[in-house]
Parts: sequence; C-alpha cells; structure tokens
Amino acid sequence: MTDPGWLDEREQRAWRGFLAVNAAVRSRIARQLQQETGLSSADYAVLVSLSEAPGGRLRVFQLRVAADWEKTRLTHQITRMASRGLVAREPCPDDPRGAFVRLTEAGWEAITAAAPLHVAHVRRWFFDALGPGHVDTLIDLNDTVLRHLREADRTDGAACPPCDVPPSCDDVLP
Amino acid sequence: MTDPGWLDEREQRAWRGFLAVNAAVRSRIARQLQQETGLSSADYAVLVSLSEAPGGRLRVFQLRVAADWEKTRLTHQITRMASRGLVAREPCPDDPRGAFVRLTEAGWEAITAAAPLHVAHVRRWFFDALGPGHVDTLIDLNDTVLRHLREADRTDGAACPPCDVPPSCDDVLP
DNA sequence: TCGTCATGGGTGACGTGTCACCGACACGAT
DNA sequence: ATCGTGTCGGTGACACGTCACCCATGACGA
Repeated sequence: MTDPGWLDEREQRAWRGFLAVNAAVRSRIARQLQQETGLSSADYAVLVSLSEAPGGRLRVFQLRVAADWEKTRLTHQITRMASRGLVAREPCPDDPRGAFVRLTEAGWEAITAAAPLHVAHVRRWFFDALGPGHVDTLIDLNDTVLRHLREADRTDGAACPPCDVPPSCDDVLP
Repeated sequence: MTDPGWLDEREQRAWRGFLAVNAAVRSRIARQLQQETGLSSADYAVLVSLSEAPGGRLRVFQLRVAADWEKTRLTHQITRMASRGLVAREPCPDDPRGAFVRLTEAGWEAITAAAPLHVAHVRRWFFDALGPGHVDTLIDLNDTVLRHLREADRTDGAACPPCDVPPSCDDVLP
C-alpha cells in the first residue's frame, strides 16, 4: 500500500469525485423540487418515510432511524413541517414520553404530487447518465461501505454514530 | 426499459444507497474534523483550494468555480473565515471590482494541521471499506455522471448550474 | 451620450442543521 | 427511598446555506 498518511492520485480523484457528484446531483434535484413543489429534500425524505409506513404514521425515533438523522434535526424538521400542516404530532398511548408523527391530508397530497416529479429528476440527473452495469456496481459499492460503517460503529462501542453525547475522541488512537 | 415514471427495485436501492453512503461518510468525517480542529467541511474545502493555488491566493470567482458553490454561499463563507482570521480579502489591481482571497498565516497552520487528520478519516471511513477495484469503478462512475451533468448544463443553455438567476423552469419540458 | 446588458462581488432576511442542555419516564442497584 | 443511568423527545442559541436584491464596473449599440 502507498503512504497511508496521504491520498494518492487515484484516491484523490475517487474521493473528490465522490463528493462532487453527490453535491451536484443533490443540489440540482433539490432546487428543482423546491421550485416545483415548495418541498425541500428534507421535507421530501420525511414525507416518503411516513408515506411508506403503515397508516402514514411513525414514532419519532423510527423516523430518526429510517432517515439516519440526528435527533434534534428531526425535531426541528417536524416542528416546521407541522407548522405548515404537512404532518401532525400525536401522543403515544403506550409510551407516555413517546410521540407519533402522522401524515396529514395535505402531506399526502404533497408527497403524491411531488413523487413523480422527483423521480423524473433523479432519472434525468442520475440514471440517464448510468448504464445498467453501473447500477449494479453502485449497489455493490454502497452496500460495501455501509456494511463497513456499521461494523466500525459496532466495534467502536457505538461511540461515533448519531448519538446524543458527543463521540468520545479516543477512537482516533485505537 | 421499465416504466420511466418510477424507480424499480434496483434503482431504488442504488439511489437511496447513494444518498445514504454519502451522508453517512460525510457526517462522520465532518464531525470528527470539527471536534479535532474546529474546522467545518466548508472551511476545509476553502482552505484546500487556496493552499493548492499559487501564492495561496485566488480570485473569488476562481474559488467559486473550484468548489462549484453558489456565489452567495462563498461570500458568506469567506466573511466568516475572514472574521476568524483564516483568510483575508485583498483588492484586485487588474479588475477594480474584483477581489482576491488569501490564506493567512493562521490559515496555513490550520490546513497544515488538519490535512493529515482529514486524510486519516477519509481513509478510515471510506477507503478502508473499498477494494482496489472499487476505486477504479468509482472514478469511472463519477466521471460518467459529471460528464453527463456538464453536457446537460450545456444543452440547457446553462440554465440550471450554479448561476445567479434562478434556473428557468422551462427545462422540465424540453 | 445614453440606455442596456453582462460580470464580479456583496447584503440582509429567512429557512435549515448542530450543539449544549433540559424534562419526563423507566429501571436497577444500593 | 434515592441515586445513577438510559431512553424518548424537546428548546434555544448559533452557524450555515439560499433567496431576493443591490452596487459598481465595463462593453456595446442606438
């Protein structure tokens, strides 16, 4: 292996391209979706998760796991979306300190209207560039990295992943 | 081809994994970098671009092109970084309405200290998961998508890419 | 010479994300 | 009993990103 303290030419290209492609694709899609529907990408992600849940309803922590967001971010997001009438909070009978988030009628309409547009953008900016082989290699690559991340999180004693206490810094010197 | 108005199973996995992997890797690296150096990812990107420029100095618009950021975002970022002493604005003698951004001494120290840590994080959270074959396929995939995006931007009459006027919406119905 | 348009850059307001911290509840050990 | 500790969720302050808009300069044609 080359010097592990630096990135070689190929690694640089891979890493910077990885960032650049994501940023470019996401920003294009987000901008168009925002213009056409008034929904941000975060709005859309929440609506999709809720729409796929039974009854259009999820516990907050389930939504948090589904989106892999930080707790506070989700709280703020729900608050904003609730103020716009897209979702509603509901108390949880089983767990007195828990809460549900439910898709409202307006939320259903919003996600129903936005989904085909969003798909069209994803196709246009992303899949139209890819051959069928690319899709499979991408799936493989994604799974590989995600598996690695989950494993690292486990062996770190869950020190780093989205948790409330700031990650202990001792994991940089194992 | 399947129904272009929706994403099939494989496409869903590829797309959602694409987003999930990026978000997960970037957030981990950003968090660690922030804790260890006080630099955000945006700070780091600006410092890297400047450190690679001759004299540690760039015109604002060059920095904008290098990072593929929106104009205003960069202005705010520079303002904040200047207030922290990491960079400094300088007038441009050739173009009276232009401006340079220069790395300060503190900026050099910051990027010098942060770079090896950042590389270590990238290696840990990203390259350690990848085999050597993955790197090449990733480079290929990145280049493919970026080429496609640039081409789409061109044929759209530069309607969509980071520009000041909001992208004209007529590009959804070509 | 006077509009007009393009370019380089900035400002202020507002929506979004993160950090530090809090409150309510459950559960086990002392 | 009460004391930590973990979970579920929220709040407020602040940093970041975007949108709408502005100013200054220069090129160019009427």
